[in-house]
Amino acid sequence: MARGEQGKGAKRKAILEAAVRVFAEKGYFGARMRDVAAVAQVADGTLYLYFDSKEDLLTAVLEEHAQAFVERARRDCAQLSDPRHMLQTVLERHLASLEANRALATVFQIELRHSRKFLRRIAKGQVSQYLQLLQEIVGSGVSQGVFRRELDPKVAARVIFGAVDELVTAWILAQKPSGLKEQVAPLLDVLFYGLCRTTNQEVQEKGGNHERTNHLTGSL
Amino acid sequence: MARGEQGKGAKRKAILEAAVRVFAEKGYFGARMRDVAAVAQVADGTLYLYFDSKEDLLTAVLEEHAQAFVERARRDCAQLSDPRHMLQTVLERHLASLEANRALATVFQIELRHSRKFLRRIAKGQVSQYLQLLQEIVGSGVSQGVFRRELDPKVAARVIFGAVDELVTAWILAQKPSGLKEQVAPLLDVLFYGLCRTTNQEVQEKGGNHERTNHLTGSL
DNA sequence: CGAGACTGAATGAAGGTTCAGTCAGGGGGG
DNA sequence: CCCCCCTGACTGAACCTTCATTCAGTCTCG
Repeated sequence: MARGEQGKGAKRKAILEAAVRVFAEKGYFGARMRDVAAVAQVADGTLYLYFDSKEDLLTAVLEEHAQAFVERARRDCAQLSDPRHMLQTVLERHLASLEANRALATVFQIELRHSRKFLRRIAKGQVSQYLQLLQEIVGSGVSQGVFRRELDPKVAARVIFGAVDELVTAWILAQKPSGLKEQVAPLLDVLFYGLCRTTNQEVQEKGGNHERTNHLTGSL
Repeated sequence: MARGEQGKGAKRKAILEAAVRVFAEKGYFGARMRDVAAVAQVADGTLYLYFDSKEDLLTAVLEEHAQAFVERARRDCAQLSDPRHMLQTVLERHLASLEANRALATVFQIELRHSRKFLRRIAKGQVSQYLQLLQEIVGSGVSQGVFRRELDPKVAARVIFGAVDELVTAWILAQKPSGLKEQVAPLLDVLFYGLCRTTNQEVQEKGGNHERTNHLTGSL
C-alpha cells in the first residue's frame, strides 16, 4: 500500500481538504462529488473508499475541525485563571483560525446551518461543547466576582457565541476580506462593558479614552 | 376570472404559505415542488404561473417577510426617543414575530443561510437594512450619552444582531419550544450592562437584585 | 502471482420544469 | 332565454437533465 508520495492518510487528507474547498465554493448541494474528486486528484470512486457518502464527507470535515478547535480551546483555558483572559483567548483563537482558512470558515458558517439534520447533529456535539465551555467561563467569572452576579450564564454564552458567529459571517460575505482578529478588541469591549454608560460613569472619564479595549492590563 | 373562493392573490398567498411550511419542514433542497403544490392544494404547474422557479419562490418568501418586518421596526422606532426603548421594542418584535410562526422562523434561520447566493442577496437587502437600523439606534444612543462613547456602532450592531439570531436558532433547534419572548429581558441585560462588574459596583448592591432587567423604569 | 488500492464509465433515481390538454365562466348570437 | 364558443387559469403526467453511487476491471507493489 501507500502508493502515493507520502504516508497512509495522505489521500484521505487530500480529499478532506478538497472537500472544504469545493463545499466552500459551491455549497453542499451545489458541490459535485466529481469536483471534489478532481480537486483531490483522485477518481470518483476513491472518495467512497474513504467516506461512506457525500453526507459523511461533510460531517467528517465539520466534526474533525470542530473537535480539534474545542479541544485546543479547553486546553488553553486550563492554563488561565482570569475568565476575561479565557474569553479573550478563546475568541482570538476562534477568529484567527477561521481567518487563516477562509474556505473552512465558509463551510462552517454556511454549510453547518444547511439543514436541521446537520445542524442538529453538529449542534448536539461540537457546538454544544463550545457553548458549554463559554458557559463555564461565564460561570466561573460570576463566582469569582469578575462578572456580574445577575447574569444568566446560558443566555450570556449564547450572546457571546452569536456575536462572534455574526462577525465571522459578515467577514465571509464581505468581498474585501478585512481583518478578523482586529475585531476581537471592540467585540470584547461590548461584551465586557455592554452598551450602556453606567450611571456611576456618567461624570467621570471625559477624555477620548478609546483604549478601554486594553482592559486586560488594568485590574487583576 | 377569480375562480377561487376569494380574491385575486389568494392562490399566490396560499402558495407562499405552503412554501414556508414545506421549506421549514424539509429544507430548501429537501423540499419538493410537488409537496408545495400539494400543501397549497394546487397543481404542480400552477406554481410556475406565480413564480419563475423554486429559487424565486424561496426568495419571495424571504424578501416579503423580511421587508415587512424591517418596515414595522422602523415605524416603531420613530415613535420612541430612548434608544434603549427602541432596542427593546425591536428585539421584542423580532422574537415575538418568529415565535408566532415557527415554520417561518425555521426558514429564516436555516434556509436564509443556505448558500452564499441567497445569503448575499438577502444580506445585501433586508438584513443589511436591519443592521443599519440597529447601527442607527446605537449611534443615537451614543450621541445622546445613554450608550458608551467608546462603542463601535458597527460592531455593536453586529453583536446585537448575532445575539438575537443565536437565541432564535437555539429555539428552533430545541425540541421543547420554550418561550422566546421571555429571553428579551436577560438578553437586554447582557447587552446593556455587559459581563463585567464595573469596578464602581464592586461594593454596592449586595442583595439578590435580580431585577436589573427592569432597567427601562429606572432612569430617563 | 496475489492482494489490495485505485479507476471512471455506467447506472438508476430523483425531481424541477414543461406543455398539451381540461374546465368553468361569460358573452354574444340565435 | 338558451346554447355555443372563446378565453385563460389551471392541471398533472411525462420529460430530461443531473448527479451520487457502484463495480468490473486495471495497476502496482511485495
